[in-house]
Parts: sequence; structure tokens; C-alpha cells
Amino acid sequence: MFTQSEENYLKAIFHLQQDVDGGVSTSSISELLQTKAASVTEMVKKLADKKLVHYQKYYGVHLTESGRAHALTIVRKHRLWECFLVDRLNFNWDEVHEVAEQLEHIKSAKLVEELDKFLEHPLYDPHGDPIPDADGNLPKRFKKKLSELKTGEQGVCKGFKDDSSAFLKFLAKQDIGLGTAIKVLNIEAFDESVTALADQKEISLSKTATNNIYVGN
Amino acid sequence: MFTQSEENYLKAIFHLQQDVDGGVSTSSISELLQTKAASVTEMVKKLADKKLVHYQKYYGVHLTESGRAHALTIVRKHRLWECFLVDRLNFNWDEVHEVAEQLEHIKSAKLVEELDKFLEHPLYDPHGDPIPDADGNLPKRFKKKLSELKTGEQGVCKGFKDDSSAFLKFLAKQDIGLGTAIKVLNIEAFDESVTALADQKEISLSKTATNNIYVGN
DNA sequence: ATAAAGTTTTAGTTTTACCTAAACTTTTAA
DNA sequence: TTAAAAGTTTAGGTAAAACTAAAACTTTAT
Repeated sequence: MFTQSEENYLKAIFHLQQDVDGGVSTSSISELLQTKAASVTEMVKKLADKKLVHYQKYYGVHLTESGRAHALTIVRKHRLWECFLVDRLNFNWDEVHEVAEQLEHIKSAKLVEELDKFLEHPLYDPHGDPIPDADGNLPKRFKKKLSELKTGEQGVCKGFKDDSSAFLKFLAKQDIGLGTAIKVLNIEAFDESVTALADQKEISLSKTATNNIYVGN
Repeated sequence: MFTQSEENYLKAIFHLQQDVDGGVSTSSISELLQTKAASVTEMVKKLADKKLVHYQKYYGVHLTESGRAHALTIVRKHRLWECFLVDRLNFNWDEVHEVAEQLEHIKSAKLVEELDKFLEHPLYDPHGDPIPDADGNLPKRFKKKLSELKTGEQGVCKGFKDDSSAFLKFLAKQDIGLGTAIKVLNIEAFDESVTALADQKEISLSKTATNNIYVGN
């Protein structure tokens, strides 16, 4: 159906679309995928020919219904495989990304649905990212950031904006994971760094860190 | 490391090597992989450059130690994934091949070893084919064919020479699977077809069929 | 209004994996 | 034992995918 490269572009556009209201720019795609802008333009035209994106010269792209649907199946596969790797194969949450990047391109509808069943229809992956269902519906994402809590408030860690291995390793070192309860003890006035209580332990987090942690109840 | 195509050639050579004593011929590879002989010659030279095969013009190839080792890792992955698909994801044994052909190319040493552990170190895949261990040791294969049994003798089905979907579907229809006890009731003199008792049921099998069924005790 | 920033076009390159047809080698069997 | 048949290799391509540098163009920001 689609090449691996086409699928990677679709996924990139899908992710970039969430942070922008207009079209997704050529340069943002080229930065994310580490290619040159000219390569992106070429691929984007190919995707437009296949009706996967709407493309207006100089104004970026956005996914069509069909493009979004396909992007969601890739995201679904990626996140389901991450669950499998962490929950069943003892991978750490910071080791799964590269493997899931390969597994997400395996083509078999039955495989995805049986895997989903086997994992008992998880709603969130090990990083707290929502898993689309077979029809492309995304569970609600927790949008409140730890940095939005006031002194004395508390929240339960529900996900992360930055899923990089570096950030995840940092969190592991502070014993912060999905489900960890975090109470804000103090917010430093000058740099907005936070002193917090996470599972009995007092820790200190920069604004950069608190901006990348989503909380709920 | 290696491309998917290179891995497919290695695997093909590995399988063909088991049925021949000399080198594996260009034409047998081209027939198995559905390509032209000229393409095979080209790839074989590439593999020889990489020291994966020994190649003598006009006399075929055979795997080097390194080539065999790599072929075995692919076979290991293929068969482990088949176990996973059948034992954990409810695939039928005749549906797993194409998916396993994709999964066998996923590159992650940790994934293979964790999958093996998760499956509790299976020795044989769902078709009775032996699974190489992490060091490339193959469990013994059952070599006795059902066609070698005499009237009145009985054996337990241990594997199949022909793993094609067509043959596996045929077997399923006769209720023959791994572990099925089969007793030879009669061997027809003129075409060597066999009447047998398989799990209480009387069935009739052609010579072609009995030649493709391995039995043990 | 113009310079800077971003985008597209042009005109390639590289890699991988094919193919056909002609030339060559080995095998077979008369 | 030799010629034809069968199999293999070489030569000379093709095609697709993905990339690139540099020039031309469009938008935007001052």
C-alpha cells in the first residue's frame, strides 16, 4: 500500500498538526525527519497525488480524512507495540521507541487487532500517549501541565510532552512514572522551578521539566 | 546491517542447502525467490563480497560460517514469531507465514531474546520446524516420514516437509496436527496411498501427502 | 519596498533490485 | 567425442525511492 517513508511523513505531519492551526510547513517536517526541505516538497506532492494530504504551495500541508485515518493506524500500531514491549517483554520505557518505529510498519490488519485484544485494549501507551481505537478514535489526552499547578495543589502524572529517551531517563532517576502522585510544595519566583513531593520524596524540577509533564487526578 | 533482500537470499540458500550436498544452484534460488537467474548471480556476488557465501562460478554457492550464523538468526526470528502468532494471538498455523516474513526482519537483539523468554524457549514452531537457539544450535529434526511406516505401525505427527498454506489447510481438514497419533492400516500396492487411523478417524492419504509428514514416537 | 526567510524547481546522484539478451560454460546424450 | 541443450554469467540497461545543491521564486517582516 504505502512505503515506509510515506508512512513516516504521514506520521510526522499528524504529529506536527497538533501544535499548529494552519498548514504544516515544509521546514518543520524537514527538521523533524532530518531531511532537506526540497525532499519534503517532493514527497508532499506524492502524498497529495494520492489524496493523503491537501497541499497549497507555500502554505504547507494538512492531512485529508484518508491521510489522517492512515496516520492513525500507524500511531495505533506504534503505541500498541510499545505496550507489548514494556508490559510483556520487560523493555524499559526509554528503550522501546526505535523498535516500535520498525514494528509500526508491519502490514497485517489481523495482527493489530489480535495484539490489541491480547493486551486487553489498552487506552494509553507506556508514556501516557493515547492509543487510537480501530476506528481511529483517540482517547482524551490529559492537557494540564504540571507547571500549571499552584503551590499546594497535587496531580497524578498522566503523560509527557517530550518522549525523548533523555527526558524519560531523567524521570526514571527521580522515580517519576505514569501514576506517580506529585504535590507542588513551592514555586520559585524567579525561574518557576518547582519543589515537589513525588511518592514521599522531595524533588526539584525546572520549568522545562514541569512543562513536559501532564497531570490529572 | 543487511538489507531485507540480502536476508531473504541467505534464508533461501540456507533452506536449499539442506536438500543438496554440493553448492546451491543459481536456478534453484531464482525459482524459490521468483526472480531471474541473472539477478541471483548479481546478489550472490554481493553476498560473496560480504563473506556470507562461498561462490564458485558455475558451481553454485554455500554459506560461510558467518552466512550460516546470520541465516540462523533469521530462521530463529521467523519461527519464534510464528509461535507468538499461533500461541498468543490466535492465528491459525496456515495464516502466519506472510506476517512472520515481515517480522523476521525487525532488528533488535533484545526483542528476540525477550520474545524467546516470553514464549518459554520453545523448541519447535507451530509446523514442527526446529527453532535455533541464540547460539545457532538447531534442535534435532524428526526425519522419519509417514510414508516409511509399514502396515500396522504407528507414529506421532512431529512436523511437515511442505509448509505451504494449501497443505496445512488440507491437514487441518483431516484433523491432523502436531501430536496427532497416526496408525497405518493399509498401504495400497499400486500407488502407495495409505489408509490410516488418525485420532479415531479413518482417513486416506496419497503418497505425496505421506511423504510430507514427519513422525516420531 | 525591500531584505530576509522560507519554499519550490531544476537537474542531478545514489542505492537497491530488478530485467533482457548475448556470450559463455557445463552437462547430456547421440 | 562432440554437438546440442541446459544452465550461468556478463553487459547493458530500467525503475523506483529517496536524497542533494543551487538557482529561482514567493511570502513575511521591518
